[in-house]
Amino acid sequence: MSTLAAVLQQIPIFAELDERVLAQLAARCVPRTVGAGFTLFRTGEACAGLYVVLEGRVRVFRASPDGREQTVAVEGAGRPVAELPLFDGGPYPASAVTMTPSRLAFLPRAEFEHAFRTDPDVAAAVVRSLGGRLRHLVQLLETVAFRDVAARLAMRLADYADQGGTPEGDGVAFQLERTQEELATEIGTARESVSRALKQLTTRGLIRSRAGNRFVVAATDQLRAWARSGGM
Amino acid sequence: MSTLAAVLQQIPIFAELDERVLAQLAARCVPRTVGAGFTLFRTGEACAGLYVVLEGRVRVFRASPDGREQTVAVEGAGRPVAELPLFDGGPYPASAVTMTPSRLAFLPRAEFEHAFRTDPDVAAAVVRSLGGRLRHLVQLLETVAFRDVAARLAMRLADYADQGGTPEGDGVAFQLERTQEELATEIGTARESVSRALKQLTTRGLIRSRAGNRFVVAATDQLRAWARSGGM
DNA sequence: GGTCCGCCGTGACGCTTGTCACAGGGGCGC
DNA sequence: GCGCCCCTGTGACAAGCGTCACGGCGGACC
Repeated sequence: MSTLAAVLQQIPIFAELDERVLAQLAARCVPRTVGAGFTLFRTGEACAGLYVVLEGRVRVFRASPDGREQTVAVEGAGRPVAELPLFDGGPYPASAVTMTPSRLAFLPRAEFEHAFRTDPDVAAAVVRSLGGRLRHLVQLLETVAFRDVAARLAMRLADYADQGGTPEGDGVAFQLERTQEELATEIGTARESVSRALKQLTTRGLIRSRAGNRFVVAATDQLRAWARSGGM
Repeated sequence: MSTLAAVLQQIPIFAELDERVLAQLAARCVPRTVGAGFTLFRTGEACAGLYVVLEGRVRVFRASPDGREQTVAVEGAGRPVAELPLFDGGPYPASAVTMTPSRLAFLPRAEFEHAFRTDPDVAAAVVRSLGGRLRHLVQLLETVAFRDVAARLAMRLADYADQGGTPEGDGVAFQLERTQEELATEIGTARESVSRALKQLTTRGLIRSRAGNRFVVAATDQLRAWARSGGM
């Protein structure tokens, strides 16, 4: 399991741990390989432990009774999922399903808690991670609360471009590995509205080209500026 | 300043500290007394330290360029404000102003950080506090994303009733110390919509009576059930 | 190659809600 | 008591967006 320990060390939360503790953690991890659409946990369930994504993508979301969904986060390789409820012992505040076939490491709660209590660096890293989520949520809340669909979409595209994009001309190119349906849940709207908003952004020149999954968009600060100013 | 130390000890984050450390912290605190409408900090400013509310109420919010506001939290006596940016060193993610004349304690960042690093109980308490905020935000996000105004209002009233209410008949009575304008920013809508939603809830019997600031509402689980089910 | 199914585009429609405009009313100071 | 200001209620209107419905397209699988 030395591979697993090495992988865990890549993860910010565990980066500072010394090898011995890391190996111990890795030994307690339960590796899981699951297909797409597998439910890790649901809103309200008691929290059993921490998942770490080794490979694939996991979507964390809230569902409304009438079937609509609001995605809270999408976590990829190296990211922890649902570290929050580990601390206060409360239930999961959201549900999580895999979007693609994925490999996950599951760390039982007791193990994680022990690491958190003994190592102040872990504690600091956890707080930083939570802080990042909080920031992100405040941001998301703002956009959902007062931007229209096109603006929210522009911001989202800017995020993708920053994360996984490569410069192309004065813009950025990237692969959007999502259906419009999934995109819609991320920005809190309906599939059809995403389709229309994409068209709108294209005619405004903020999306330069679109071929299948491959997008070329304007510079990300330009996208964000447009979104922030409420569409000129 | 022994009083201040005693007050600090009431606050969950500092509850576990021993007296010596507490006294030291208290000595570094800068007490401030300000009127209503005083701006503590604005979105994007660098974080100087931690505020603790001793008396009064502080509203934390995001503002959009066109003047609308979304309240993220309202903090009362004993609650810390903006503990988030202290850790990652980032800017404030939101703005904060006093809603009423208030007394505050300001704790410079270095002091707080020291307490956090030396005492694992403080770290745990901070994580719990952040966790609570995260939960709250996820909840808020959900309601803003898919409930209509009346449902959001019902949930909000249920919260108030749970916090500051006294049973009355099969319902709960409480004082709502807010204008409709303020209420509107908390649930992400406009003042007029709040007014109409209040009327709607009244005709549906979920608000039993309303005289000035005094509200009598139905049982809180009833309010929440109605809100969750999308208004029958 | 044909069929089926999931994804995408688009039109029509109606509801919610933000906005503007205005009127009533209560508290407070003078 | 008078005037002023802030808060509240309400009507009218338009825009945004969710929903329904349908058609096209492409890939997968037989």
